[in-house]
Amino acid sequence: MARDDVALAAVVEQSAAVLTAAGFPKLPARILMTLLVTEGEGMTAGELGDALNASAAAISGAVRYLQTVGIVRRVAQPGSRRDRYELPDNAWVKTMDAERPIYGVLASFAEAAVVAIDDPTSAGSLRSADMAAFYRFLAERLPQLIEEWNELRKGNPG
Amino acid sequence: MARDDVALAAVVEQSAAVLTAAGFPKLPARILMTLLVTEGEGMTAGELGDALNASAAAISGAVRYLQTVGIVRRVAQPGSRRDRYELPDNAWVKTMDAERPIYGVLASFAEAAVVAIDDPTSAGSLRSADMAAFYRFLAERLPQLIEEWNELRKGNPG
DNA sequence: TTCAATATTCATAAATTTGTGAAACGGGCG
DNA sequence: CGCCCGTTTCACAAATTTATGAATATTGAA
Repeated sequence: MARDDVALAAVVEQSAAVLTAAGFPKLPARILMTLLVTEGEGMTAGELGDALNASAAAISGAVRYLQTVGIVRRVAQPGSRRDRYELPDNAWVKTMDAERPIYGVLASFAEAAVVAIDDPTSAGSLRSADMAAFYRFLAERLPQLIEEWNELRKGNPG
Repeated sequence: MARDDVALAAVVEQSAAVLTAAGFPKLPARILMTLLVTEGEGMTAGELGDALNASAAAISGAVRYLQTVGIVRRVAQPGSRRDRYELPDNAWVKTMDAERPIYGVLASFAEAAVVAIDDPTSAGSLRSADMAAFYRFLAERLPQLIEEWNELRKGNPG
């Protein structure tokens, strides 16, 4: 019951720092974590600005980014234009590279390198083929892993 | 036999761009791809600088980074100071987040949030618990996936 | 329709990241 | 022992990213 807001602020900022180090933009990461630990279902842009000491413009840009990658959902509030931003159930899955086509793209580039080298026995060709195989493996397996997670969640709902 | 250097240069730059978009530093990504497609076993710092039009200083910093994350290996050349940089067999595995403790760290932060909220039925606590569960899942399963890949390689070497 | 409140856009400022050149360093060879 | 080549370090410059403030647009209510 004793909601420890100091500890929560630390979790928000430290987790956001980790996500940022992993290539995630900073303010979006902080928003993501803030929406995670909030009491209610979601927060308005103004509330996010207050909580994070960020300008309305910065919040606007960051939530636009989060929406395009599917990490937040904008929910209209009946009879008000203060829309609320909420995390969908699968927000964390969306933060994963697995959701993006990048592994397949890299595999294709590596295959293009094999073709360009045109000497299957050369060291460069062998390395490229190895890269292609690895990313093909990931492009196939990671979606399976996510599917496995979704099945698990279905079994143990929230 | 007709090694198509123009096509290879395109593969190098485009793949590096994809890696960069995924949060990988730019020059290290270009070096990684250049070492991938080179004819021989590796390249010297000078050769990399020529190939990529980068200063010796930039190459020095980038290979230092790549070495610390285990993506390149420095091989001394007997009787010369021109060390050679080579990709180890598992270079691609090393580029993966799975190699880093970040998922476990994020899971721990999420668990800290659950404790700080101290009300297991609240929306914030439930969301935090869900985040924790997801990252715990990844922290366990991704290393298994990498292990699976290593086994596959052992079966189909080269 | 007009007012009040909120959200978005755009140009710009601040901060961070990335790469350069010059100088210092260090190992190999005469 | 001392010179030479290549590498690394350091301070600085360029480029990119990120956030701001002011102006503009949009919506709900009177």
